[in-house]
Amino acid sequence: MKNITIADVARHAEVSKSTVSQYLNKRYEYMSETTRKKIEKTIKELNYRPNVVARSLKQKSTFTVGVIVANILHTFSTQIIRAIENNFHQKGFHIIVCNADDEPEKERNYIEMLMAKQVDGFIIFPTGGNVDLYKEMINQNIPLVFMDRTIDEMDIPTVMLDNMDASRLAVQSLVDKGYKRISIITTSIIRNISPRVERIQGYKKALEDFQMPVVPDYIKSPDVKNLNLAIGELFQLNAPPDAIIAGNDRVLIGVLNYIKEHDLKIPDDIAVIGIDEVSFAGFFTPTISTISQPTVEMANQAVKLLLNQINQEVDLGETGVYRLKATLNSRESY
Amino acid sequence: MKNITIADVARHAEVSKSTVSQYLNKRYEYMSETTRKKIEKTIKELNYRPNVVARSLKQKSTFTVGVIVANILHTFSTQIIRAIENNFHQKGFHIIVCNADDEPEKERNYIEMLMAKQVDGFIIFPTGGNVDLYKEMINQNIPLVFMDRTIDEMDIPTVMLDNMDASRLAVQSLVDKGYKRISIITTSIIRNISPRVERIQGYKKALEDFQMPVVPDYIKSPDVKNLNLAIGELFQLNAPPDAIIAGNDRVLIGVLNYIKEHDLKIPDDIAVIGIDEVSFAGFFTPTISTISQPTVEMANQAVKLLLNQINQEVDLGETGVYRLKATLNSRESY
DNA sequence: CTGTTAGCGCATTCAA
DNA sequence: TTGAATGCGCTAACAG
Repeated sequence: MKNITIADVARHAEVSKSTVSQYLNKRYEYMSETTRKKIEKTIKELNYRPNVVARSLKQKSTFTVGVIVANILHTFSTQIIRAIENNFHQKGFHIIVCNADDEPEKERNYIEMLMAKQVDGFIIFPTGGNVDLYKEMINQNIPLVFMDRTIDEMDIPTVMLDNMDASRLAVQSLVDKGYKRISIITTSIIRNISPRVERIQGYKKALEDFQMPVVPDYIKSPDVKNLNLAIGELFQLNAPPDAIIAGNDRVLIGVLNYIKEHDLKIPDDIAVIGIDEVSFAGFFTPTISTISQPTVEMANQAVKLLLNQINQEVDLGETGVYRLKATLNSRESY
Repeated sequence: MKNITIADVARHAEVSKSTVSQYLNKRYEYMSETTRKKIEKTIKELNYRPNVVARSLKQKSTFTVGVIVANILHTFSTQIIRAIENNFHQKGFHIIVCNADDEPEKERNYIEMLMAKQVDGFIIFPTGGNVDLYKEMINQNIPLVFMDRTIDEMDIPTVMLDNMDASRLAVQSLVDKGYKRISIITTSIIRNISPRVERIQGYKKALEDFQMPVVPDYIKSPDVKNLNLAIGELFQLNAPPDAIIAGNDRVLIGVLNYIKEHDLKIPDDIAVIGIDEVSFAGFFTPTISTISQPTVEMANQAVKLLLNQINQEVDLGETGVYRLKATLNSRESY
């Protein structure tokens, strides 16, 4: 059960290996019509498939890119992955998806393994815990694009949401409806995860712009496992919030769970808006207002930026941070 | 900016390439303590990383497997992918995930590209449209495991849900509560997608076992885009159903959407149960009963079966169909 | 214990 | 137009 190689094809077609190679690379001008047909025929007969690994070794290009997400449990991650895969497929690339699970160790491990596998580039949702490695990648000229999160002092093209604006949208729509005590909940910010920090910043900024007080007690960033506890604290305040902004889909689910458990009414007891679109938003009772990220556009942009680097079209200015705008899906939950 | 190779390490450490190679493969018994240290040191100094592509070419093993899902839009797919990735990561394998989008053409394209990339094996959610290719893969001894769906006349190890039993669970719980006119909706079965067909079979069988009539009008398998229409037809029957079994998560979402639009009450106007767990089941009003698939166990099983093949431990009997049991999550929607 | 050698399958000069 | 030769980076006999 031996693998058939270019040599077998050459022998059967009675030409040389290099001619077959030319054929495979569609350089038909280097051969006669007849030999072309002959090669075509024997390839079919032998059911020959070129060995991409061998080609990659020679050409130093694997047509594979690594995608490392910080945490695949967010629908945002899976949506982006889907869109990225779709994009790359059209360009003839494959992606290897890895889930760092919010652990810098795991992220490092993945990056190193994929570098050893000679992937042509990376799209990373950085955990933020491996700045030295990121720098080393840049030094080695490895194409790299960040997604969703910025890392301070790194000059790497980054595609992310305009988080400040997303928060502003949420606050504004709540204020417009007359809510006065607006709370925001994100998951943990211990490692300075930029979207979370920025969403809180944007929230504060928006409140200030509306001349409303920023109440520290209304800002919660618990660990996922303490989410329920944190929400409980909110409702035990003397002046509990009348509206909650859920910083992402997992928080939103936690909030809705709490609300169900405690038999609260949306929006009378508490108004709710979530950042990130969720499957049930449109048929929940009441329907849930959300702020959605333009995942497809973000993926497109990231893929474009990475391909530019891979193809050495690294124009100047290609290292900026691209912040795309979120959109408000106004429904009944406030 | 030249890549450093094993030769560079050898030169700097003043040993031969093969000794370095031995070191890399942890065959320390073939060298002295001092040379080992020396190699270790220079590898660190040079920041050397072995080129996996070159190794793969030689060893005919890429430590990469292809995972091709029929349609990534099902939560089931993403859950399985997550679990598979996690499993393989522990074994030192990477996975390349591809989305066939229910198109056999795309599936074929992916399989061929990944074969060319010399992946060590495949886990496929088969579209069913490429039986010849599947056979060819077997002929070429390419490790292969099917997931979620069986393909007739193929002797390939397959991991899937016990769909008959899943339907029976749904019907039984509905019957127990006194529902008489039970409907089932799946997405299209034009290409004989086995889980859908089996879920309908199981539904019929269960009804018969309970001595209840099987009403053809209560069985719908529309295209996703005609889902709403099909649900509408159900309610326009003279004797509309009093309960709906949603064949998967997308159908469930469609059903709940319809129910919301038409302001129906669950379970008074219509009882609902879905196959596949959904994020909102526990805090929807009412909470939604579901039948969930043991995704982690299924993934484990599939990975195990594939690794057995890859490691040539293909015992007899390893070609069967493994059907895992679903579990009922009994909540308030019936 | 260590070094030499010969490929893995393909692409690419450079001659013919 | 075609073919022979060389090397990509690594592994694996086989000698020494």
